[in-house]
Amino acid sequence: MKPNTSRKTRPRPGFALERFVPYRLSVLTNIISRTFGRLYGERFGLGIPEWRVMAVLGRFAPLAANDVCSRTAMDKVRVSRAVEKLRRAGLVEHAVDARDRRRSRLRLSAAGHRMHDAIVPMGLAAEALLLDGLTAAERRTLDKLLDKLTARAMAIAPAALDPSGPDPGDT
Amino acid sequence: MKPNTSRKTRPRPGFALERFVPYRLSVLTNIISRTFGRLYGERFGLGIPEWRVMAVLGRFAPLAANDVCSRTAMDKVRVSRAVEKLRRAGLVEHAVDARDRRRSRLRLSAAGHRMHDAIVPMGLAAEALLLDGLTAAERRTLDKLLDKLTARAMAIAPAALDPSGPDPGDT
DNA sequence: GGTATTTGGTTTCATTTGAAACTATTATTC
DNA sequence: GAATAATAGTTTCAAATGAAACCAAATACC
Repeated sequence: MKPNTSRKTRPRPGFALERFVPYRLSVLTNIISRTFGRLYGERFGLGIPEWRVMAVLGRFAPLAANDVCSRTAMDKVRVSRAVEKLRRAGLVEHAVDARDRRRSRLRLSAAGHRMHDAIVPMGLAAEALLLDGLTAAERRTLDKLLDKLTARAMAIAPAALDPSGPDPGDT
Repeated sequence: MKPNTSRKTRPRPGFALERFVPYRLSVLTNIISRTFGRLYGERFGLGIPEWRVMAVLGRFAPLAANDVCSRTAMDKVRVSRAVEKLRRAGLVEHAVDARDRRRSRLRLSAAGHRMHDAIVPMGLAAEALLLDGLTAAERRTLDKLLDKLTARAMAIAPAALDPSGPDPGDT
């Protein structure tokens, strides 16, 4: 089965990582995440988790941390830490829900709103730049593909992976 | 449980994170990475970095760590650590290039080849499952989109982010 | 009422990660 | 042919991450 043990780097017929969709998605996403993360980080001192929290609070407020979790697709630990950072930076205000004192009521502060409104156009511009070379049809397909693939991936995932899952570790 | 968009939570016109392409890509990729990572991890005790190294070594061998970096789009630290794990597991053999004694010559061991050949069909099956609901046209567009967007993202990235960059820290 | 269970959120701990520093070898320059 | 720069790869250190433990408040159950 191996008559040709050559000295040089022989490309074997087998498996082509560079065509493997999960790999390619990962590479693409990592490049984008680093680029955008640096964008937010350099000019605003925010990481991606913080930016996501600000994004949803800028649109829906007030929210409980829990709602932020579902809307940002981040787990509660990340949300908790991001909120804490934003609070210390004076960008987010935290209050306790009067009806259910476990729940928090999070909203952007005035400074938070100003920063939010400054970041959003930047993000949208960067997104536009990214999508620049795509035809209108390709954009539509991209949109559809993202929805389809995400739904599909969530269906495939062994359910324990679902971040909105029932906190299986908690006693 | 009804979605808590009742009284106070007013959706404002502003920015819709849930439509933002970088965000959606990140969510999709995270789900897939965790699913695949768990797949490899549970049955073979490998993480994604290790699996990637095995994948390229299964196809091109021998490679220097450097070549693995470029082919897997991982930085040298990750590659170094993944190779070390694989060596300890007896899946990868490490030799020194005679012509340039800094360079390594990495290849799969016999056991590594067996594991590689066992994993590949599993990965391909999972990929097929993921792409299951897509039409042939959508698949073609996906393929094109991944290439286009990756090229675009690399072009946009401030160059310092390029993982194949000139090791700016190393003085 | 009182106890058990669930839920919202934080903290702890071990692992992963990457930037920068470091070692060893080769290439360059004078 | 030293001195210097560049390259391959490893190690160190600090930050990010997530699973599980944890605390506090609210519900369910009796």
